[in-house]
Amino acid sequence: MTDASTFESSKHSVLIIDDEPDLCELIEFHLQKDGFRTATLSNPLEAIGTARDFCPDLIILDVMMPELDGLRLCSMLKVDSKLKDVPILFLTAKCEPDERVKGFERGADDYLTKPFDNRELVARTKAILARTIKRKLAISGKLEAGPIILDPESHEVMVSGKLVDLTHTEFRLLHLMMERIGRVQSRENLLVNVWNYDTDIETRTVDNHVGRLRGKLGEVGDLIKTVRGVGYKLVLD
Amino acid sequence: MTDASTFESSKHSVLIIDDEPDLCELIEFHLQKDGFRTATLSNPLEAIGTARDFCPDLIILDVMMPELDGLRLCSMLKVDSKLKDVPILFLTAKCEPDERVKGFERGADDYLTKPFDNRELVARTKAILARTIKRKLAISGKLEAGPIILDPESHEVMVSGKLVDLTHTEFRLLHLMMERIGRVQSRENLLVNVWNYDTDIETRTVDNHVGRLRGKLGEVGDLIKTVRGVGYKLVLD
DNA sequence: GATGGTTGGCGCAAAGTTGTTACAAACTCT
DNA sequence: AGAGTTTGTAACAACTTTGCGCCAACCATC
Repeated sequence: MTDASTFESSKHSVLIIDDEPDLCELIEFHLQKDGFRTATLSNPLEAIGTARDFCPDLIILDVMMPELDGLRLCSMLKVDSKLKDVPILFLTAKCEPDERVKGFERGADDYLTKPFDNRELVARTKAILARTIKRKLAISGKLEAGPIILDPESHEVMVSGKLVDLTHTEFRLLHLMMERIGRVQSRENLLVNVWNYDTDIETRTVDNHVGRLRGKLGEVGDLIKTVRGVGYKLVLD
Repeated sequence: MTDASTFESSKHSVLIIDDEPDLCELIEFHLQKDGFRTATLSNPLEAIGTARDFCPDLIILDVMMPELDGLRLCSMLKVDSKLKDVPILFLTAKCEPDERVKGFERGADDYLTKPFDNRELVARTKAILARTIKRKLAISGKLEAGPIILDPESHEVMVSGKLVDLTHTEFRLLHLMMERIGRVQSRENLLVNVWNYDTDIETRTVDNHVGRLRGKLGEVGDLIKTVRGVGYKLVLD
């Protein structure tokens, strides 16, 4: 269990396109070690087809390739209806400033200069994915709190990529705490907002539901902290 | 799994154009084994005419042919009013980089490098067809949700390729859920949108219709999930 | 106005959820 | 350390929600 909460569970997929199979394998090795699902491709001409079939979350693309260079391929990817939103990480040979600028202009998300450090490769991969995931979440109205993702529309909660089955009350409780993340919520407050204003319910009932919620969230349940004498709060990490 | 469903039912037809009859037959054999309808053609000069008569869902085209090369033929197909939307899968001899790029530029949908693996041939054929079918569905206003295809115009619903007979209310119910796929719909919401705003109908009636709809959809009915205390939603998988 | 399919409502059984209680454990303060 | 308070949790009974079969009303078609 590393740092980036969002990645732990749901394996993200990366497509690596480089005309040198050896380099592909090397990159693949390091990404797989970090839990990514990968596919490699040494023939850039098959890129569009393979990418559409594999549906990657990220494409790592070598700029310098025979037959079809990375820039051109990038342009092709960016006009493909299914692939245009897939972020692209460019690999550029040494210092080719022009190439990089062109890459950004054509919609690349980041670049890495060969030869590169493996740690940096993984770090950048994660960074790009974190950005795009956050953007996607924000757009779709989902709420995120560390490894917890809550979707009000589909009424689903994912914890570390796994679907967790919550009852309506538990869902609303978590929803409220995620909206007010980090801030303590008194039992009365929770009763008013999660249950409806007609609060003739025992305040101890809240404890019970918090307990059940913690149970269903498993390890992650520890993110719901008890503030003795006051109430509960959801915290990150 | 996912894409396969689209194929089960109606047999798709493939036209194979290669100047070598042996290769034609080989390809034909493998595609037929997988349930495709096929036709072969060794004389590229007859291509347009044959293609118009056969009305294939896909054309497999050899790039290198005497008399009339594949690229030129591709261009001719792409300007033919009846054939311009038929996807094309190119067969290229090993190292012919330029040819392939030109092929993409002229509207080819994918490539396969000779010699190729039979499994890959079939896989790509299916992938291309899945793509074009989805595109066609989108254009024609049909809705798709996993194995369910709903056509608002003809008022028909296909499940895994089989026609399912739904009543008007059931149809509208499914229609709405497919439009709002993945999102929970409350009973009230359903009543307002499926029935007309005159909501003096018991909300329990919704349950009844959902039940009947589930029944008629058979196994696929499980895609309609109950979100206890909230409503119903249609999910994929 | 008969007919056959469709629709909305009712009622019951099954399944799932919830509030309460009771008691143990943890914490606070003297 | 011990009394007093607060919290965690298991158990359970009451309650709510849902699935399903049934029936009467409806409606278009013949």
